[in-house]
Amino acid sequence: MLNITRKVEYALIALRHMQSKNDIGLTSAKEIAAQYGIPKQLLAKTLQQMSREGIVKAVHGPTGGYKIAANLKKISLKDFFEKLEGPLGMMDCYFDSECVQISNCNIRVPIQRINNNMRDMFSQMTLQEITQ
Amino acid sequence: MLNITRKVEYALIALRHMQSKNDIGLTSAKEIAAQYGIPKQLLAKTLQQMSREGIVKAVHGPTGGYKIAANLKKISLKDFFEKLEGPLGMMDCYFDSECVQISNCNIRVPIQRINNNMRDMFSQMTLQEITQ
DNA sequence: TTATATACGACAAAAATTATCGTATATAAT
DNA sequence: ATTATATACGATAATTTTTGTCGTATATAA
Repeated sequence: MLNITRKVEYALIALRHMQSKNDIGLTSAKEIAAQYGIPKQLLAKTLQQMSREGIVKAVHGPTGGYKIAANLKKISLKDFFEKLEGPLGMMDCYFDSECVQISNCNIRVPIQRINNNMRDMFSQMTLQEITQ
Repeated sequence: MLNITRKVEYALIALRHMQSKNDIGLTSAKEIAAQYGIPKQLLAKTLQQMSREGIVKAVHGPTGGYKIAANLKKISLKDFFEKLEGPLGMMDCYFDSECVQISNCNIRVPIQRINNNMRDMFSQMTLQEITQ
């Protein structure tokens, strides 16, 4: 319960790996997959997604790869999680509001409160703190 | 990502429902299931688990049911979650230490830090705050 | 004795997650 | 030009987790 996904885990590993190179040069999905024993294709897709989100920059062709493109100090963990996995909450009703039970749900308000706490917490942590 | 389970959700609903009765009388799984549109058997199992954990007390037989047995002010949300769902962390490696990759995992330390933050947060909230 | 409630292991269904496949495109090197 | 290697990405498959059900046993009020 309350786990992050492999996708996010792989993304963090990749970012940290790239950052350890001091933003110099490119890193291929292959290199990271091999070093950390991660499925290459899945990692590649995750890097592609981060590329679309502007977190990394992709370079095609042989000798190509990825490099960090954003200022990780300016991306909160909350934003990062939501870029990769969508809305961040303990229960979907926080966003959906489509719950059939909503009329007699008796824990909606307290759940919202916890959600806000959690979102606050992850808003106050930056990607940089994880990958530095 | 970072969702709680239905089991925990149902447990919270049940506790809040029972508490709204001011700890007077018993409440059957059937009653709660009907009122909130919850699968009865699953709810029953959850109540049974809470009974084993001493959170509620069960009474057999017709006119039987459950009532709150513990002081909810003294049970943190972290303890509650862990009673129902086991160790609370964003990644299993926080507890397992059985991860094959552990030797070259580069995000273990920062992940532990986030985990600790999360556990602290839920340690500071009580069940009472949710169900009152 | 009957009806109704809890107790619980085993099993089944459904959903979400994780991983792979196939194909297309870009580009450096030969 | 051709080749080799990298990213791009939709579709699909495999796996795992979550969610729900079944069957049977036990307790107890009426």
